[in-house]
Amino acid sequence: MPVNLKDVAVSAGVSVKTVSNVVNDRPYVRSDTRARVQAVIDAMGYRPNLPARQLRTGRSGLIALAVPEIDVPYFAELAGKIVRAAERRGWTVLIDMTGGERSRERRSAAGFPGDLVDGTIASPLSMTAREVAAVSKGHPLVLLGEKLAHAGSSHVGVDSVAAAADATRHLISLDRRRIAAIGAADEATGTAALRLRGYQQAMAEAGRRPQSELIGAGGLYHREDGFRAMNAMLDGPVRPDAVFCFNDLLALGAIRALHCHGLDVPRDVAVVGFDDIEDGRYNTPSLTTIAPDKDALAEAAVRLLGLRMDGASGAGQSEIRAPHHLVVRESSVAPLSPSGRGRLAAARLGPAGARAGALGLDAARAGGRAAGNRSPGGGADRRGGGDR
Amino acid sequence: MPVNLKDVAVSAGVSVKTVSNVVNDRPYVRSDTRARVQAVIDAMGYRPNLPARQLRTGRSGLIALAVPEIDVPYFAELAGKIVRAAERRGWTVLIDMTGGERSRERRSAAGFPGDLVDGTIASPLSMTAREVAAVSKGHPLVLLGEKLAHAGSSHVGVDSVAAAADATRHLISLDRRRIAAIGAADEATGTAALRLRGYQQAMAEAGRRPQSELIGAGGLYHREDGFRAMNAMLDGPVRPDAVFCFNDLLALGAIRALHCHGLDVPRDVAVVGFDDIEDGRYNTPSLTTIAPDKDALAEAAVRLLGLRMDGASGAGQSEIRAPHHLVVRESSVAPLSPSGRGRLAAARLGPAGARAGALGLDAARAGGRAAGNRSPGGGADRRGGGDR
DNA sequence: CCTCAGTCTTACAACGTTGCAACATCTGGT
DNA sequence: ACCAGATGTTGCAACGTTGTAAGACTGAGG
Repeated sequence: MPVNLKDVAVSAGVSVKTVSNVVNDRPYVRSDTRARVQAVIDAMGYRPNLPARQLRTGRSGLIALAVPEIDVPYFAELAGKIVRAAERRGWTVLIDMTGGERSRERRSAAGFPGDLVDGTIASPLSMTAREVAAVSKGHPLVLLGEKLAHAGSSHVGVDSVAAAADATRHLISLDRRRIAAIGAADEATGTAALRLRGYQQAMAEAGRRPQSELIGAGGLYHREDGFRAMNAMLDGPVRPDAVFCFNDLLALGAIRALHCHGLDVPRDVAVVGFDDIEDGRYNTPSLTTIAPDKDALAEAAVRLLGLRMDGASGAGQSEIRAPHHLVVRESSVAPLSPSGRGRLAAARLGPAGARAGALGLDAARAGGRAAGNRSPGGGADRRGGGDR
Repeated sequence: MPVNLKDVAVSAGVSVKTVSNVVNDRPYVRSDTRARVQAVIDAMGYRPNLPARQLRTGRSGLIALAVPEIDVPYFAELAGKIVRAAERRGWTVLIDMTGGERSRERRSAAGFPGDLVDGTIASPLSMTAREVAAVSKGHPLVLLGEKLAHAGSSHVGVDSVAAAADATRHLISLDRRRIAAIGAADEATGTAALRLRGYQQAMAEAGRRPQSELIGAGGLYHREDGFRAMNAMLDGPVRPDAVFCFNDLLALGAIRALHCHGLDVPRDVAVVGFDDIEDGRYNTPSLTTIAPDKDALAEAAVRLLGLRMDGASGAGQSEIRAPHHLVVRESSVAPLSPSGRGRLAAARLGPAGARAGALGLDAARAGGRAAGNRSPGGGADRRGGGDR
């Protein structure tokens, strides 16, 4: 059933190689021959056999994107952007869901079973630096997220420490006294550790001493974990009046828990997240968050991978820091309500989503503007596509 | 650098074919030979070359999943489940994001460039039945979502008409008088049309005449579209007291718009969605929705694809309807608040998420239970994995 | 008419794997 | 001792493609 070069060649009365040359747009094919062959190709519906081509050339035109969970919004959004960026370079992206399992991460990082892909962009959860280093010689690899110390590989991410400090400073600037953090983990390295460090730095800087009762675990960084951690904290001895959650899902879970306790966000407790996923923009209250420049992350990852694939594999260690900024919305700054009606007035204002510096002062203005043009999200990009 | 069968064979002092037999777990290899060869394989780090294997056998062990947008929660959740279901059968899933573009959908459906994948599960947006039919002979294909009339292909989905009718009946049972629908589209077929039909059927059944002012467009089915449609409707002549949105994102956008108008959900306007994405479970108010059995959908899609791949490709048209049920939460049923504090009392109850029939009556009970054990979601499954 | 360069086309051999059929070696029954 | 069958092992060819080098046409210059 499938048509191959030979079939076309016979039918067009030329050699197999000439057809191949036409398909690959090689020079030294007379234009009338080219036209004739092309006509036959179209007529017979010939399509090149990728495995055979790859066997011969060693290149597949595919790259892998390995993420722990595709159904986590942050990864889903990033994946979408990476697919689009890769497409601009003519590559097809094969998305692999590793579930954070080491063996699957290794498989992806090493280029899938048998060098199926030409390169890999991975966001490793459980791979060690040693494994990454071992695997990455011989296969182009770009790491997404936190840098693994001295893995000798390319790496793209935001400055988690600085970003976490920005988030914390924002809460400090709002005169919150008991600022909690949710998302801590046991490891001494990785996302959790870095964001915790940023939080602690900002606190120290302001002369605040973090209380251990106000540091909650992050679990798997899902909504559920934020919900649980917040509940646990509210049952504890110290009630926080602000929470910095290490990602947006945790924050959304935490907000839900606060509601269940009858607490108002942001009046009783201000909440800040991290990632700027779309859910946060439409939540009520909309979520103040650290917005990594995901477009920049995606573009950089793909570009870096391209370099790795072209140059000698020993292109050395390179690192790109994508910018981030604080987006202030309703969950941290109560809009200026001239009188009563707290929550509803806030809601009516529409989700404020201005690009404010580290200070939350612009938020009220931005809120007013949002109310005017009825934009729910604010401050962030839109995207095409559809559902079903 | 890469080790191949021949290298192993030479090193182990056997023929290439014997090594191949060991790798593929074939019988008729003496156990000591097997052990020796295996040792060499491990020592040399041999890994089979997939393209070559595929060239020879015609099978890659890969299947494609083609969805319009991976960053839409419904697809992301479904993709996760499909990946896990395929894994149980030893297949690797290549996720392709088509953006709803016809050419990319065709490419995926036809098995990617050159039969890279053994089969495809696709959720087509713009492919016509004719194209599907043309492509699907010669390549195993399972369609996800609404059935394309007479495309002669396998198909897996929920009964959209019945489900939409269930949702609408729920609103009718709550004694809502002006029930709106958001998510309509111009096409006479597809998801939008079927859900609209279900809505209309349920209305007619109850002796209600739908008003055209209460039918809103769905656009791309994103939050933004729901936000806009709801705003437009609220600016119109008839203010609805209930809205059935054709997916959850529309519903979340609509709820946000209602808040911005100072309207209370569910007191002033009850809202029902469709898809049961996780966001809806943690939203405030949590979202009443139609929950398709996504596990069943994923499992059925993979199983059906397996049949298509094994049997003759002309396995004929088969169709699987996955079950669905209504999940009643806060956005449609105000919890029994003994006195005042409407919203807050509702929030304190925790998101009710009981599996109720078509009637909303069980919801209050369920809410009480949820408050007890502090489960925010309710009624739905949990999942492993992590963020970063 | 021959040569030579330039342009176009072709045959052949690989890429790494596995199906096939042939061969080799054992075991146990006559 | 011989054979039949079961059990292991092997060489060859093929999957569809492209790089290489060699071949076959052109037309211009000798």
